[in-house]
Amino acid sequence: MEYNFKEIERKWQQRWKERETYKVKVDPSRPKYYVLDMFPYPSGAGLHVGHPLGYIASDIYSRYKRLTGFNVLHPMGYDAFGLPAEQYAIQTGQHPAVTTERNIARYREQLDKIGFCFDWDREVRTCDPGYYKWTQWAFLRMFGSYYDYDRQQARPIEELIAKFEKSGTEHLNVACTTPLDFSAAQWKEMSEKQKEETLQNYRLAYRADTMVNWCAGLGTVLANDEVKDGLSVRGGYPVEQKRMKQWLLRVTAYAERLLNGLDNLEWSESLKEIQRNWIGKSTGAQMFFDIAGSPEKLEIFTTRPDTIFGVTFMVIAPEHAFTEWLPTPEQRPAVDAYLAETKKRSERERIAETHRVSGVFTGRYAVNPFTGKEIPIYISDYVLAGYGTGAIMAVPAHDSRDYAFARHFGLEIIPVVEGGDISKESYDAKAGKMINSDFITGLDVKEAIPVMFEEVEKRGLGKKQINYRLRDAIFSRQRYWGEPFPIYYKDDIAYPLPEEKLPLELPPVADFNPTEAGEPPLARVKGWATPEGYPYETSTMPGFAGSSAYYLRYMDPHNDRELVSREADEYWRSVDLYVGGIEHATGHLIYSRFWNKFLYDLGIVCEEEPFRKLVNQGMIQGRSNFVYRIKNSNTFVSYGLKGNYDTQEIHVDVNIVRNDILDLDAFRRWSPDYANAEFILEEGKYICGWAIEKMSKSMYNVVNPDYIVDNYGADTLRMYEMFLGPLEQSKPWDTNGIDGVNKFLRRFWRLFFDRDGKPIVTDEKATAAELKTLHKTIKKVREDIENFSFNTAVSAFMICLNELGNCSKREILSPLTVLLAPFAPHMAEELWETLGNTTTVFDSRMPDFDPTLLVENTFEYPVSVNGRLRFKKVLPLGIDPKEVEKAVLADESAQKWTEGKTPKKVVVVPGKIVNIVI
RNA sequence: GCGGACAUGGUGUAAUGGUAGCCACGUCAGAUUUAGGAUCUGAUGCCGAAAGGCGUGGGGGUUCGAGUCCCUUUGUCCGCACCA
Repeated sequence: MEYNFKEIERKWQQRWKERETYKVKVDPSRPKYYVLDMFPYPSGAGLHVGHPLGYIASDIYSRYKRLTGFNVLHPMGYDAFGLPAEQYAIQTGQHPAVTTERNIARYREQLDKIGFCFDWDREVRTCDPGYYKWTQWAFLRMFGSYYDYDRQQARPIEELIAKFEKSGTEHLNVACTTPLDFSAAQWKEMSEKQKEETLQNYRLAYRADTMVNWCAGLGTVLANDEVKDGLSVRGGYPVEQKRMKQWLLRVTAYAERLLNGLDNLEWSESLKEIQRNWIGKSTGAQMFFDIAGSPEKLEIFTTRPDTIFGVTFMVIAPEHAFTEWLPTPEQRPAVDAYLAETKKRSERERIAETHRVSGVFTGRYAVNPFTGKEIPIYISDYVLAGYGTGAIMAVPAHDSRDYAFARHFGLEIIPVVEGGDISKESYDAKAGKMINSDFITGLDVKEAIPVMFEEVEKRGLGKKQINYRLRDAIFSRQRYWGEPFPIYYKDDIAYPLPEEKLPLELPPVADFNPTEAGEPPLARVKGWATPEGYPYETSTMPGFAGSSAYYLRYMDPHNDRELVSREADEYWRSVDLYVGGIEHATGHLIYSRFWNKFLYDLGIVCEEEPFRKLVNQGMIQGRSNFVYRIKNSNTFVSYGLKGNYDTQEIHVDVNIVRNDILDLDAFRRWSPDYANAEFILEEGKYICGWAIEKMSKSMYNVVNPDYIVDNYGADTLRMYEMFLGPLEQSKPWDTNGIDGVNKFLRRFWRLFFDRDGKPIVTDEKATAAELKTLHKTIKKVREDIENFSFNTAVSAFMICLNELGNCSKREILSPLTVLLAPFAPHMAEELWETLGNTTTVFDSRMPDFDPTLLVENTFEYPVSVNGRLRFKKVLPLGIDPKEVEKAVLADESAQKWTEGKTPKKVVVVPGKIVNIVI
């Protein structure tokens, strides 16, 4: 009987369900292991073969860990709030809850076919009120907290209020939007509204009037990680900067901890580097420059205080507060014209015209505190309002942007670091000897910087300062399909809903359309207010809200009193292995770490970092096929002959192409346009061209996992996805190679059964060679799984089978079945049962290898002469290198290759090689 | 511009500094079969009839020995980007 995967897979998926094989409980008697996949957003398109790649890898690892004695938590759920469902609702009028439910059902069906060991009893959905209750709850806790830099943790806002009452802002060292200065008496005199506005300056979740990324196309604001090149990541609509009142999370308070925490994580260096860049820490100096004829001082931030003697002008951002009063009356009209012009330019234009130099002179001068020289102050949009103080000291000799500006406006350029030629371009060096720099002349840049830090502080010009590129996360979206804020307003003061009122459920609406003005759908809901009639916040939370702490909820998903119980949290602690795409590097993976650190500060969770080890699976790309139509005809010419004609390249569905050979009849059926297509063949075949592209419907290169499961089985799909290449690497899907792993599984099956389906496993004793093959494979496969090198593990199985021939001995096949179980669980279960076992294969243990079986007695030394391999010499292992040398030189092959000369040198690497130099 | 990763047959890839190309796909040949998108066997980096030579993007270095380490250069991909 042939391997009937359909029947076997159905049977075992059914049994696993009935027996609750994958149900996990807290079990202090066993070590735990938590394997997590980034949960999917259930889109309407369903899964393609790329989506399960990471799930398969984590499933193999989970099963492996279970087989080595761990109590493995491996849950799955859905990130179900979000824009696509809402966009779909706008187009079709179907409620997002309905389409989401339908998409989830489809996802589940597809996932189930692949045979994952998820504990579905722990499923979470971010759009479920029982789930988002805890998202809202965490938000309330952030609203009720501030960040104390001295204690390096979040604290209840009540402590801050008590402090204000006692001593105002004296000696305050806390995270805030803008530094404030008031006394206890002043605090007490404030109205309730003023007090609340003041507190918003400190809360970890706060409302502020800030510049935000406004996307009119989506009718909502977006976080920085949701915008790329001035366009929304979703949909690609233009994004502009707009001042709006928004909710934000004070992620910046945790910048230093988010940065330092990376050091102890087992994440790829590249991912850590992305996060480090995103946080963007830079150490520099804050400095105050006097302004000629004014008591005001201009505050700037610089990382290069050593170049102070090269400062020849100052630049402030167009949004800088000084633009209101600084310009002289003569310059006022020019300044106003410039400010109006920059305001008109969209963010996209600014990005596109990065190197266009523009600016205007204010007519005023600052004083270089070290030289006493007066230097002009300019306004230019190359200085960003949002970074540092929105003002810079310009050193044209050593900064390319300052250089371009100086050249454009004919400003002085003074070199202060030796080595560059500043006649054509700036010399942006971070090393070299200082020149033209008074008391630091002659020092190296690296020595000069700390000297200047000290000097700046000594002279009272400013102090050392650390800046981050990271911004607070904009937390409101003017959309419907998200978590409502548990906030209501009274006299425009925001009040938190009491925790016992949670969840605040999303009300039904009929019209999902956003408005260009930014009026959210909830604003049109009658009665969207507390029972007393106070209106609720009408925006909703962004996509990352629900995904920020979902890994905690899996630990204790049915608990309606706590986010996670202490018992569950202390047992499962944090995610040991997290598998997912790198695209979340600056979004979810930052927010989650922030969220978790906040909960850690509050004592809700016991681990500060949520994801100990993280593996980024690569993207599966599509492999597109092309046909070549002769222009203005319905004749298609084969790939090799297309050069002879004027052709047009057309994507063709990869599912009607095999090994790049087109199925002509299927092609004629594919589209009515091609029903009468004619072909010019080569060697009787139509060969298609191909290219690697993104897997997408429009390229006709989407391969559905259902199709693979139906035709080859889930076990083949699982093994083939792993066999494609290293997990972390992006690679194209090519169904052509799948026969290799399918053949392997069928051959393995035939070791257990004859043609008639009769079991043929014997109790005959295994030979030494068979045992050696078995143990070599066990060693290799186990090491490969530990190293996430699943592709080479699959190869190891194939090599094993090639070496075993047709060995049907229980002594060999029984451990091999267990070893194979993580990869091909359905087949392994069936064969395990065939071997007479009554329990599931996953209740047994991974076989250990016997190192004594792998010891070699002899070694075939490769012998090279002058670095070139010439012959081999078999010698006993472990003999003295001198003996090896003697034996090799005595060999007649050595005589031949050395032509009888006495070697200058003989290098013997025991167990490796012998090299003779003549 | 800054930062990171990568470069090996027709294809996917494999190689603790030690016989480059394991394992597969594809291709070719053979066996078996009414038939094959089945099964089995063999060949398959390039040049060469062979002996042999040449081969891991290019150039250089360290080493008895380099795909692997170092320098340099080219190309591809990714991240950030007027961040002072």
